[in-house]
Amino acid sequence: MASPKWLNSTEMRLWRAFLASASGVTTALDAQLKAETGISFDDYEVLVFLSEAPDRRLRMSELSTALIHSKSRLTQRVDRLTTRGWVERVKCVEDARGTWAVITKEGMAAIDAAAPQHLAHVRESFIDHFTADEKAVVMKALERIADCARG
Amino acid sequence: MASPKWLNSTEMRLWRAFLASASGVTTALDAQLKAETGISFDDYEVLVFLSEAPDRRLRMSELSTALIHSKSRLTQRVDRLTTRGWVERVKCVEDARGTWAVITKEGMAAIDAAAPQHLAHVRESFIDHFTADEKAVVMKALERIADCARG
DNA sequence: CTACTTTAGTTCACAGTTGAATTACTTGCA
DNA sequence: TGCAAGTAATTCAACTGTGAACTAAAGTAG
Repeated sequence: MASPKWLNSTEMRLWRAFLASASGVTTALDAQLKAETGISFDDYEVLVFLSEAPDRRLRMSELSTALIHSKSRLTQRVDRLTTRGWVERVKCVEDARGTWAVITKEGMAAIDAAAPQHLAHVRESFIDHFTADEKAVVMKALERIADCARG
Repeated sequence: MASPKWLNSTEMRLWRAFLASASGVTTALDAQLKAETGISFDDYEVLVFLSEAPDRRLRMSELSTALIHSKSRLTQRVDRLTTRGWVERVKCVEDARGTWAVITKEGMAAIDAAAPQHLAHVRESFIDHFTADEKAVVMKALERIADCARG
């Protein structure tokens, strides 16, 4: 499977477009989310993962893996979400080393309120630029890459 | 052009895969680049843009726009690259407010040395996961998105 | 049971980012 | 010419992220 050493023109444009689109879209969405709802994009992602988890809770380590954040970064982010009353820490009974991060009612209310505006911006800056065919193709390719980056 | 308010299943998977792949790939590449060459991914990107620019120089504001970095972030990043001897600041003659960031010989040598290993990892974690057809499709779609995020 | 190794999570010092305020120069317009 | 408005870049304080060291609890093996 010896690939050539350098990238050809299409490959280079693909790589650059990936970096530029990721950086541009997340920067824009973070600014919009902060301006309209006071929630940062990183906070929003934590709340989304917790809100969709069974029992609305995840272990700190599961959450840091899911978000691709370092452990200390997650500790501090959950600290901040806790002081805002959106997340609670609950000691883990099965494993006394562990901690559950649990989203509160207030946290659920915060993402429920933010979601419509946020998703509209996700459409506008990302989803609506794809044709139907492209959506399926790009989804499959990027899922392959994301899976590989984890596993 | 009224798009539906919520994302359907494909759209949600597309969006999540985009975020996860971007985060996973850049985190992995940053770690590899630091470990093997001592250059951070952000520094690498600055050097690449400068090395490809006419006369190996860009105005600070051009560079911050290209990298989608805030002005103050770029000021400080160029400070650090200057103390390492990889970039120089040159006063702009045409516009006395302006400053050129110029990559030095040592800076060119640093990216030339880092590029082969880095590009091998870009292949491994990103490029090699696409079929030839997918490369073209994904490139076009992401370029559209990146262009729109800028313009 | 005891000692060794691994895992979960936090802490802390240092490095990097943000965004508003600031300085200095240019542009446009009367 | 002269002055208001705009632009280029930096500065600074507050905030956030990094990674190594640390605490505490499980697992594992003799």
